[in-house]
Amino acid sequence: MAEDWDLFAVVKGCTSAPNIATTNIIQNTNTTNLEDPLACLASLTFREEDDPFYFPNLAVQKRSNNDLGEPQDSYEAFLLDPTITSITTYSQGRIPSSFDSDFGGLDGIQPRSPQEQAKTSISLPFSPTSSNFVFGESGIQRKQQPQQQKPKQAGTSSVLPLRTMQSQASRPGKRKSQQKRVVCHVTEDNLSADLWAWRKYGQKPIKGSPYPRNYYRCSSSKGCAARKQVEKSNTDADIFIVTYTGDHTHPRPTHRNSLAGSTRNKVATSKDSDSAQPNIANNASCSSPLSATSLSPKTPSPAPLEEDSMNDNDKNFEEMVDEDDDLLLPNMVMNEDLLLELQELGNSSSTAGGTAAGTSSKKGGLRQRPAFGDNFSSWGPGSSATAGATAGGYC
DNA sequence: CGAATTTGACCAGCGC
DNA sequence: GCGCTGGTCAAATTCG
Repeated sequence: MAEDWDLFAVVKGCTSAPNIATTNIIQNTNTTNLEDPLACLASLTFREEDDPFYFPNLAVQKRSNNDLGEPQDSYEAFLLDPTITSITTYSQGRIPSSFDSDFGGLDGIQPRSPQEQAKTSISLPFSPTSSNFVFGESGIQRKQQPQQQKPKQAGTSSVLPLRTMQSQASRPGKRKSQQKRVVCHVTEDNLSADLWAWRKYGQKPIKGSPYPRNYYRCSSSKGCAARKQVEKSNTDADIFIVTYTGDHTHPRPTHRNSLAGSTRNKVATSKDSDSAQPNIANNASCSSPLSATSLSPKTPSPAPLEEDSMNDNDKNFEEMVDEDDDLLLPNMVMNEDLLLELQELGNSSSTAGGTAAGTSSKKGGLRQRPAFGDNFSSWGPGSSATAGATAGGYC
């Protein structure tokens, strides 16, 4: 069951520095290995807004009309993380549902259909902690699988209309298949590398996967339609499948915890202490390859730092995934050196640092982000979500 | 008391 | 058209 999975498992990854091992980004159609990271960078050209070293804002958010834009914001933080080893995009059409839970392993993703063959794949061939990103438009097509147990029958039965149609009608994204989705396979380390504030609104067992899927919506802004789904890969315990849908309707928080709440972050104080020990707070100390600071376990990661790194990374990634679903990847190799270079460059160049204190600040204290902590904990052995921790810190 | 999480229920989409 | 499944809602519960 999904019970053998607890917050600890999620957080622990953050406590250890991600391997800044060689990361290669290989465009499937054109693989180029550059020896010199700087040369690599030099060879890149960016539009102003895509320039990894350009920080327009920190206050501005909408970069384009690209629907993927926002989701990108959400997941881009994952990018360039050394632990992320694979990026896959689906230019159009559907993301094989196999992604959802039974894709046979990250590294084991194999084209099974024409759709998949259409994808652009960026393999980052290293990886104990591989991750996979899938950008796609349209919904995840449900894959027919042999019937198994049925968690619970829904809907079909005619029950009292407790639910008004309006509520359903107001659902964002009518057709799932038309929604843009960004699927990221990330490691534990990267799970919390997300600046947005997410609030969990549901959890469902997914057929074919021993792990439930958790549903989050952006809590930064009330009307924000951004959604996020997180589930654990059933083939690789270290991988989490994060799917972003919808667009944010507000500026991206520049501070990781700007929106974070203080709530359920019950840290290691509760009964879960055993599994919560490395509570989310540790995330804060998670060392991102680009931002290694000594943070108090309970201190949300400092924005400036993350910004330095985040922006560089983000922008880089943006470069990669811009152009709608088409991957725009610079032919480059991200290796340790490069990452370090980026880090340095970022640190020195971006003062753009922290601005925007996020969009909303909930009541008095900042709540710890609900983002992942709970969902993981909830998947864990009887753990109450409270463990909460949520991905407060930025890894 | 307010906000987040949990959880059962409802509904739409999709495949057969 | 039917049934299954995923996605979302919202009341109840939990927590700071």
